[in-house]
Parts: sequence; C-alpha cells; structure tokens
Amino acid sequence: MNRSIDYHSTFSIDCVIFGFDEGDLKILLIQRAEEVHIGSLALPGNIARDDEDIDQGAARILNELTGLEEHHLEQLYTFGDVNRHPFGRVITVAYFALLKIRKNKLKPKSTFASNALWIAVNQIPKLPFDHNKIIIKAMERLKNKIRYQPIGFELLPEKFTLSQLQNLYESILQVPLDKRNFRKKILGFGLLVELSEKQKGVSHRAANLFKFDKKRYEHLCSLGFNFEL
Amino acid sequence: MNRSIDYHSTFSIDCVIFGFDEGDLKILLIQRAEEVHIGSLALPGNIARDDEDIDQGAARILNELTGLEEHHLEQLYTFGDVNRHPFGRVITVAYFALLKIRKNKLKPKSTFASNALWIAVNQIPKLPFDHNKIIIKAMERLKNKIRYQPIGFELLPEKFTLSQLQNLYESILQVPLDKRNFRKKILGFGLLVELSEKQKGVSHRAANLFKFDKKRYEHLCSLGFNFEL
DNA sequence: GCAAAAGTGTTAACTTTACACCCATGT
DNA sequence: ACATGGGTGTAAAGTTAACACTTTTGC
Repeated sequence: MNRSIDYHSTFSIDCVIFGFDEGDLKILLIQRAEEVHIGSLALPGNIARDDEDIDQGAARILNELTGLEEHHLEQLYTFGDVNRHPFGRVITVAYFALLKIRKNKLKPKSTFASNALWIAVNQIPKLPFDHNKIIIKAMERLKNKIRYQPIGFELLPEKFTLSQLQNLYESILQVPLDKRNFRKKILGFGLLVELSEKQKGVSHRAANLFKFDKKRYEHLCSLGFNFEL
Repeated sequence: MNRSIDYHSTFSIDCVIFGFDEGDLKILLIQRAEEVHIGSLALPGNIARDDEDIDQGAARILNELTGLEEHHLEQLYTFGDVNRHPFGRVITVAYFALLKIRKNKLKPKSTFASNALWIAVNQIPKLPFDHNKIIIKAMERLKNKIRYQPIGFELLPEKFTLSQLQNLYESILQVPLDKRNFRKKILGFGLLVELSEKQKGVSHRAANLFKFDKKRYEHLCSLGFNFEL
C-alpha cells in the first residue's frame, strides 16, 4: 500500500438533501461543528473516510443526520476548483438525496453538525465554500430528472393526493400544469394505486389518497417502459 | 494552508474520449507509461495536480494526447470504491469527451502514455482498475445525451452527409431509424446548413454536405428551444 | 348557503409512424 | 446496364393542449 503515492490532496463528501413541505421545496442545512467556518450554515458533509466507498460515505452522512436507511441517494457532481477549500486541495463529491420530511425527525447532533434545519430553496442564504454552486447544480438535476423518472414520490408521504403531486411538479418545474391533463397522464401510466382512504382534516371535499406502485414501475421498466411527464 | 488536514487520500482524473470512424464508435486508449500496470492499455488519466482545477486537468490530459484545444468535454462521474486503486485510497473523477477523429493526428507520447490508439467500443479488452465500469457509464451517458443535445456533430467532420449523421445516431442508440422521418426531423430544427459542396470519391450518387450551425443553436436555446430527437 | 378544492370529457392541433419509388453516379 | 446509396411525400394513428362546470365537505 501507498508504495508510490505522495498525498497532497484529498476529498470530501457533501449532500444536498431535498424535502417537500407545505408546498415548498426545502434543503437540509446544518450548522457546522467542524473546523473551517464552525457554526456556519452549510451543506452536510465530511472529509471522506479511507475505509468506505464514496457512496457509503454519502449514505452514512445522510443516516447520521436523519437516522434513515431508506431514501433516494445518487451522486450529483464533483467540485474541484483549486481554491474551493481554504486549507488546501480538497475536492468534494456532491450527492443528491430525496427525503420524505414528515416522517423524519432529525437527529439533533451528528459528528459534523451541531444542528440541522430545513430551509426553503428560495431562502437559502450565502453559504461557505462553493455550497451555493452545488445547490444550484442539484436543483438543475432535480428539475431535469423529475420529468423522466418517477422520483417525485420520494418527496411525498407514502399516501398522497393528486393535487399534492401536481403541486410538487409545479414547484420543481416552475410551470403551472393543467389539472385534467396532469391526472390523465399520470394515471395513464398505471403506476398509482387508488386507496380507499381519503384525506382528513381539510375544510373542503376530501381528496382520494394514492400510493406509488414501485414494484410495478420496476416491472414495467424491465419491459422497456419509459416514464416521461 | 494545510492547517488541519491530514492527507491520506487523493484523486486522479481519467478521460473517456469518443470518436466515430467508418461507422464505428471508438474510444481512445493509451498504453500506460506510469506506475501501476505499466504498459497496459487503459483510459488516459493521471493523478491530479495540486495547482489546477479538475476541469483544467481533464482538458490538459486531452490536450497532451491530441494536441487539440477544441472539443466537447464534460465531467462524467466520480468512482470511489475503497479498493479501486492497488496503492491506496485514490478516487478518480472521470471525464467524457467527443472528438472528430479524422482531423486529429494523435501525439505519439505524453507524460502518462507511451502510445495511444482508437479501439471500437465492442472490442474494448479487459482493462485495469475499474476502467471498464467507467466506459460503461460513459456509453450510457452518450446514449442518453445524444437524444436531447446536439452533440453528435462533435463526432463528425465539419462537413457531413445526412446518412453519416443517421448512421452515427443508429450506432449510438442501437436502433434503426427511418430515413425519411430522420431527415424530416433533423432538418426541421433548422440547425443544419446545406452546403453547395457534395461528397467526393464515392461510387454512387454523391450526397449533399451539411454543417451544424452552432451559433443558431445557441441562439434558439436562449429563446427556450429544446433539441430532442 | 357559501367557500374551497375535488373530480371529470371532448375537441382541435400537432406529432409520430409507416411505408416505396425514382434519381444520380461510378464501374 | 447495373449496383449503390441519395433523395423525396402522404395518410393514419397517436399524443398533447386547451378548456368549464358539477360535486363534496366543513364552517
């Protein structure tokens, strides 16, 4: 090991974790508990450990913050400008996660964070390092990806109404959608199961609840199906 | 600098360089001139320099091999399994490039390569590290991207026939396309300029040559145009 | 009974697909 | 004169887009 490499540089892992709450797309930011910008709001992240694959590292960070094993997590992009870190050559591999907010009580502390909070994407403050740039990239990815992969469901509760789903798409794509056409199209995929249950606690006609049939989606994919909104 | 980072790991940059020649999609491989697997065929790449942004590093590698400044180059994905490099913790940021083969005489040597050659994608041998995995990822990217960005032109000569273009799409997408429908669609974008020049040296009716109007593409994009085949 | 959101179909415009023959050139 | 690929149009099927009213429920 290490026979011929003289290490002058390293890499970290940062996560852009999206949630959707009360009609707002949000990102989970932490208050840094580690050196460089201690106390600042920033993306959750860490210098990578030597003994874990980078995908595992990202999953660990997400898990330390949320206690959750289950979530959509994928690599986003690697940011490697020479001067992005004040202490030396540190590039960062950014990951992109989608979370159901409601269900998830955040852990108050993790090794790298003294606090964590959900901030609406249009209220993100100026962040240290190149974290604002990373967030912009993540939002582009989400906006593109949601049109051809059924990942929107990862941001909604298990049971949701079609209006919530439409609202999610409208928030992310930043365009209004026609209600009837939206329903026709999304139901047309045959990927939503209508539950007998109805919405509760609303002061108007209660909407039907649906859930996403992931098994069926995977099955259709294996037959060559392509989701596209 | 380096006040608080203890470097145990580093990162390299590898490039998957695509070319298209005689109906075949090809990748540029080198014979390694550096430690670990010296002499093996592999993707062109290097441990990253401390003093260059990773995008610059990728451009340098490409330039050392080909002598070219002009090409499509974008980040592909970062591969970071713990044991991917035999000498320690080295993750690699892979880049993805598209080149016009004809125009480009390869430089015989660069710092990291003793030789370079174009290999058809269906004839890629088993390569060291995780380079085969990187190539698979690059091919997926190319296949997806070519459908919604006009990047195919980067692989063809400046002047090309519609059949060459169709052939390129068919090779990459791995589906046959209808000649009339293909022409209707691609000409319908108004992005191809018909030249007065014709194909030469063929033993049948000479096809018209076209070129891609990049300026116009950029202009249309700024007006909200989306290319989609 | 009224405010608020749920739910529901039809038509016209457009896009996609399928398909076959004549043309120009070199040998 | 023949082999090779170049070049061309139309009709049917499918998809998308535009649009408004009735229903249910809680207050």
